[in-house]
Amino acid sequence: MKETPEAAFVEQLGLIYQGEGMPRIAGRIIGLMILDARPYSFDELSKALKISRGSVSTNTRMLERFGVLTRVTVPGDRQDYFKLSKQPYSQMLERQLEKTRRVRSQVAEARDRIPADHAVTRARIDDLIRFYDVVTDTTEKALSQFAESPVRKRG
Amino acid sequence: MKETPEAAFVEQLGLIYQGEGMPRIAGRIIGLMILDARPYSFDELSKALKISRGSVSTNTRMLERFGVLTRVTVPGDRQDYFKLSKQPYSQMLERQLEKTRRVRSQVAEARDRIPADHAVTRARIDDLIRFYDVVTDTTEKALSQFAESPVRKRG
DNA sequence: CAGTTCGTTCAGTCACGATTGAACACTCAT
DNA sequence: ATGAGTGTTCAATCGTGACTGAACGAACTG
Repeated sequence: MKETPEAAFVEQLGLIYQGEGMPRIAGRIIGLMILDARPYSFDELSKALKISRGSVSTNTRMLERFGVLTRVTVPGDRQDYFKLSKQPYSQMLERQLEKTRRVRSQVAEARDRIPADHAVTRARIDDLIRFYDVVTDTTEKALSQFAESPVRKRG
Repeated sequence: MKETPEAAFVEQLGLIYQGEGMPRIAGRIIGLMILDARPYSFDELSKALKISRGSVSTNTRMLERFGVLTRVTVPGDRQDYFKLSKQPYSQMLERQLEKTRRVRSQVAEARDRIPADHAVTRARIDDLIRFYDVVTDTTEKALSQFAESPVRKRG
């Protein structure tokens, strides 16, 4: 696999993930699975992407925790397999949403530590909080949109 | 400035920015200006945040390019001043939106490089593209929401 | 003109997270 | 029990981007 459009797609997804502050390898795993949505064995991931088994372990586990990957096992086969979970993109949005909520509440707590007589300052922090609220709300709307049309598996 | 809730807020915004993959210093500058929305001189930023002039230069210029900061000058004063621009949060959303659009079009191009007979593969990439579309649409909606109530300056 | 005061640039350093690879523990087959 | 096959962990390395500080040029002052 070299220089094919498929390989380029995998690399691109790696870069996209990296751009989002996540490990490049995680993106490449996803890329591979988008191209061909079948279960990949632990070993196959290591070989196909030319990455160490340690990296396969850490990244699959992380993606699993994110709800993007599902670990499947096959009776009679000792290897672990991984495949994209049902709504991988929704899952990512969900994680992002959680992060935003977390940050929002941290900011809100910081706001409350500002002396109450600094009304103007507090009000300005409120603007920031309101910003997070808008982001949260619209992200939720986006999510519900996915729930309606579940990436339409069948017409 | 040490250990005050205000200082903690500034540091927190630094961490938030860092968490978004941006320089921590940029976040601290923003934090400072949210606390007190007045123009800060180049030198004042350097001293208040204990950062080198080089860092002030790079980060203010970056934030300026992002539309988050506005550089203002005062007649008779050779220093540059910086303040938050009108809709700093909208500006950030706007930049994020541009980034999403960019990524989306890259993915779309990658998709078109996949041989046309791999219909199933293409269809799966389409799901990803559709995901970006939803994110883009909802971000736009969020932005228009800000346009309606401009951080409400007056009740 | 020389001397200041600015902001920018850039080579060098530093910090941090990603990645590797070896050691490890566990399971299964014989 | 031994050995092969598995996934995890972790110390060490690597890569990247943030940050510094010195050198610089431009704009002003006298």
